[in-house]
Amino acid sequence: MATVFSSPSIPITSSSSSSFPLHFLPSSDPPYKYLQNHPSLSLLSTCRGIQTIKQAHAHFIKTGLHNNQFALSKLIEFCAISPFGDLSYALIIFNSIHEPNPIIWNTIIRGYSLSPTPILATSFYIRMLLSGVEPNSYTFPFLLKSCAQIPAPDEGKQVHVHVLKLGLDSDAFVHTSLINMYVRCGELDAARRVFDKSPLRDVVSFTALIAGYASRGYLNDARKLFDEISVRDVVSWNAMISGYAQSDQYKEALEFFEEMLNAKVEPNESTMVSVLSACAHLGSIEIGNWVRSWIEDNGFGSNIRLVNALIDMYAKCRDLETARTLFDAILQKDQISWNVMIGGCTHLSHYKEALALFRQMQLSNQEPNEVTFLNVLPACAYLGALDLGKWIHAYIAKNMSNTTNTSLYTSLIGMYAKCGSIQSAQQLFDAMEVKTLASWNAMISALASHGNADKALALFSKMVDEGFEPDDITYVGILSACSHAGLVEAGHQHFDSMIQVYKISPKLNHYGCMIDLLSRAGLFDEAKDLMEKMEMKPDGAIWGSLLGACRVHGNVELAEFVAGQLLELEPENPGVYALLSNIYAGAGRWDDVARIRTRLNDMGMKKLPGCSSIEVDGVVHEFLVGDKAHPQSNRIYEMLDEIDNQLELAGHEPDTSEVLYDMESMKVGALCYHSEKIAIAFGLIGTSPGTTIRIVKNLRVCGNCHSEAKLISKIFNREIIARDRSRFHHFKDGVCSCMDYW
DNA sequence: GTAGGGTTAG
Repeated sequence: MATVFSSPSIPITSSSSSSFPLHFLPSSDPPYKYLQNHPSLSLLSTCRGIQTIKQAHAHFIKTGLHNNQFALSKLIEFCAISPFGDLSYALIIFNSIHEPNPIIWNTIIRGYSLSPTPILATSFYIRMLLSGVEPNSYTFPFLLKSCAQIPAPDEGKQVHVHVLKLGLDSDAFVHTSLINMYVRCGELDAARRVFDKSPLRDVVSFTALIAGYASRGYLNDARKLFDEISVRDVVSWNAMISGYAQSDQYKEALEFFEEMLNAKVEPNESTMVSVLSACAHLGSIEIGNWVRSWIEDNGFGSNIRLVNALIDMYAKCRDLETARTLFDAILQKDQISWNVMIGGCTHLSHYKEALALFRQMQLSNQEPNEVTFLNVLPACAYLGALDLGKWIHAYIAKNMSNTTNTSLYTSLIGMYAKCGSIQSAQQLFDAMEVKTLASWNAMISALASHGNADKALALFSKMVDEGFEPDDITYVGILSACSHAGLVEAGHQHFDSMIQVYKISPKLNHYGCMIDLLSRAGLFDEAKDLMEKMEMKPDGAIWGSLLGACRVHGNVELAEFVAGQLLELEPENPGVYALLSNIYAGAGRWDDVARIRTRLNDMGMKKLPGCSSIEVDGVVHEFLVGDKAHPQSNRIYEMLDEIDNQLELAGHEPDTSEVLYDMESMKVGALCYHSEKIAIAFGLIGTSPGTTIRIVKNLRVCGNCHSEAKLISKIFNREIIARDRSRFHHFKDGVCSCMDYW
């Protein structure tokens, strides 16, 4: 890289020794003192943008102030520094000044240091040198801040040389700015050398170095320095607290906060932001509530940063209601506010609310960023909102094409896969130049859930060949791929190499996959052996998959035992009764079916109603079992009649054995349709012929709907992609991709 | 001559 500062060399003058000592000058107020209260100058502080600034500038010209450098420097200062300013306008005024004084030069550099392009501060600094203006002790803090912001260590080092040449390293402000510059450039040793070499050791320079160590995870070094300073102020404490919080040492952060209060140091806004972050991660709602009172008592109730941190804390502590109340009360919501609230909804599985908030965010003209999408994409994935997901993908491609955020692409892969578009997921994965373990994991799980076990296993080999070491998440994908495809041998093999080769101790969900695999293959004895070998107790999911396998294999005896175990864990789970009654029905044991139905009714339990959703033209439509609430309900039911006629013509005989499973449908009678069938009917009328129909269901698809969907795909010439509770089914030309093994 | 350094969530 060409050195920016190779020329010109700094003209070093020694005029200071010959200048007249200041205190011998006659003490008369300089003319600027009278200007400070000039009406044109007070007008400046009311400016709120370029329009009002131009009006103020016109006022300057009218009153003749434009010939006064002090007045112009104040105008430039406002344009360059104020959030309501306009740096390009500051430059126009600057260029109109004949010989700007050093203060004005410094102000422009400061403006650049605050701008989105701090690198331009360095070019402007060179222009300053070329004009023969000597930089002073005010120039370097601004310039070094720009180098810190970029960060630009090479430029920073050259600036350091200039500082030494001018002998300005003895200035406390320049000194601290140098430390901070090296810290931000990641050169902690250089920062330390600057610190050690100088006798200047005030609390600010100490704290700059403490913050440097703390923010980069060197808490022990930070702690040592912290113990060394005799005077610690609130910023020194804050540096330690935020350092602990950023290193995921939340307990230590809160302990430090308590120590700070004991030391009678009054916390401030920054303290509380870090403290709330620690509370959020620890779920410490009590301390969080205390901080909330502190915020309100100290008049920070409308401080956006603090309110954002509070919302995040309440959402992470699972109190979405309080979070939402605080959010709704904000008048000027910023991007982080929106992101925190959407993230909170996603985190607590309130996916519809997350998408609704995202739409509101767009309506209020707030730009989304990467974090927004990382929070919205899981909601799209869960709800099957493919159109919105595609829109986000296009937005990223158009506006964030140079992002290095691999988790954004990994999130897109997950979204496409969960919305049923496995091809798009695969394309995106193949196009990723830098892949992380997470992206491999996402793609392997995607293939697994779509039943493409061979591809998932092949991808796993490729991943290992490319030098990635699989983790426990990789193996959840691999084992579930085997389980969905019934690959018992491969499942055993991978389970063993996970433990022996990669030294990953199996977790509950790994055992879950294996037990599911074995029991669905009818190997109940092997499944039992594995359950006895486990270090932990089986959870509801494991008993549940066993019960499901009992249904497939008609194993009534085992089912009764398993259901008993499951009800001990989840006595309120009506799904257990439904599945058991289904198993009895399959075995023709109608007395037992009736007994369970009565028991269910006596207990007043209702099975979780089946619910399917389908996205048409960017809108997600939801249907419950037997739903007639949709505005187009009449047309949907006409289509359902048409479907039934066609199915009958094709010789289909409804399989009623599972109808009893659905207590809801018994009440309404024969004309009660399962939610997936209603959604398919709506898809047939709502989308143009030949379009793929994508359905998301909250429960497993029932046997009758499964065989009907196969026929519908053939009769209506539609590919139907359905995601149920555990996997994908691709219905095409009368066949399902699961090959009826699910 | 007016200005300047260290801490802040998702």
